Amino acid sequence: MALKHSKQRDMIKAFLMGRKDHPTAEVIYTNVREKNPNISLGTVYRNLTLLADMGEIKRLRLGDGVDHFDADTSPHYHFVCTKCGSIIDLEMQNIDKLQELAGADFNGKINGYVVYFYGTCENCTSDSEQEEIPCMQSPHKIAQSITPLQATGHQACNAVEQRGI
Amino acid sequence: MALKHSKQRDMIKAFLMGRKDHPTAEVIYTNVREKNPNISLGTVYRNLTLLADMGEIKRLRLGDGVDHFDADTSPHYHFVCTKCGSIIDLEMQNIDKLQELAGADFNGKINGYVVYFYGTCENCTSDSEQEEIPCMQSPHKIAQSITPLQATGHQACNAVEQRGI
DNA sequence: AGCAAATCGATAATCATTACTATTTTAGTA
DNA sequence: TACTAAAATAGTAATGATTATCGATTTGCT
Repeated sequence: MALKHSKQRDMIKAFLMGRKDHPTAEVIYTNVREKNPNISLGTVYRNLTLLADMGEIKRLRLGDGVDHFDADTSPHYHFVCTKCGSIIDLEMQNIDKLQELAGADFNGKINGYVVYFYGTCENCTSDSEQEEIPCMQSPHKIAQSITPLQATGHQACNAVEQRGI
Repeated sequence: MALKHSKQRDMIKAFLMGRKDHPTAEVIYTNVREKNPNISLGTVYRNLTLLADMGEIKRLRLGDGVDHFDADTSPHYHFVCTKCGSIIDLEMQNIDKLQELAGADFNGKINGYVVYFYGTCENCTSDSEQEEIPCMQSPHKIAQSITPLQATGHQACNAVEQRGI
């Protein structure tokens, strides 16, 4: 009786599945808009939250003040370039044992964890001329103003990317 | 010629050093205000950013939409209770080798990483009556509305907590 | 087709954080 | 000790991502 189909939700999911970068709500909005000019930004936010809550996508909260989304829900880790702001999937082994380490001396119950790596991507590392974006001068100094893709977006609530459950 | 002394900054730093929890700007504001009723919220934000940029404190961006601050700049890890929202220091060994793992198959340069653990703290684990806060139902679903201490605060830019540099 | 629930589009409201500006402090220096 | 330029402050307005609201549509059933 709950959750009916929605063409808008399908379009959002489809768009996200076609991308390997990790677009923001705003970017998703401007792109989906090209196929459906009537779609509302609020609809994009609502459905992204819905999809994240259902576990169909992941919400990435990298600390740049804008939520990013990932249709790849398989276990993997993310790297954020502090120069160009791009978010890249890392090819690395699973590190879920972190959770055991953390729980060893802890009296509560640890259900999961979040990890992000920061640095300079291949392009920005080789290109010495590339200036560091002011608000990113030290890793994780990711500015709100950064627009890795095309536009900007911002922040929500649920189902943030989270490993090890 | 830059950076002059400021009584306000001293008070903020002093307050933060006296706390083991990880207060938000708003909480710091309301507390420091008791000793200096004239201090401005903007001053608190400005100085927190200054202190973080100087490396005297750490900014914690846990994904709850509000920045938290920590006067303990020594390497350590954090746990977030998804029921009560409290942030607790974890007693666990250093895991900086994560960075090597992540960098092994990566062509850029990794300078640091961020890790947070989620779950239920000792109190909330034993207290089965305790209901999950709606927006925290899955780990890292930390709501903006949560006020671990007294008041609320929000978000900034630089010198976020970041390990492994 | 007919109806109730779910969703939408449009827009207003939130709210943490930042920006702006006139005034006050700070820290040298004469 | 007074003088001054730079830095910091208080107060307040602006920003911007996200959420809430609400009348109009769409969806899924019968």
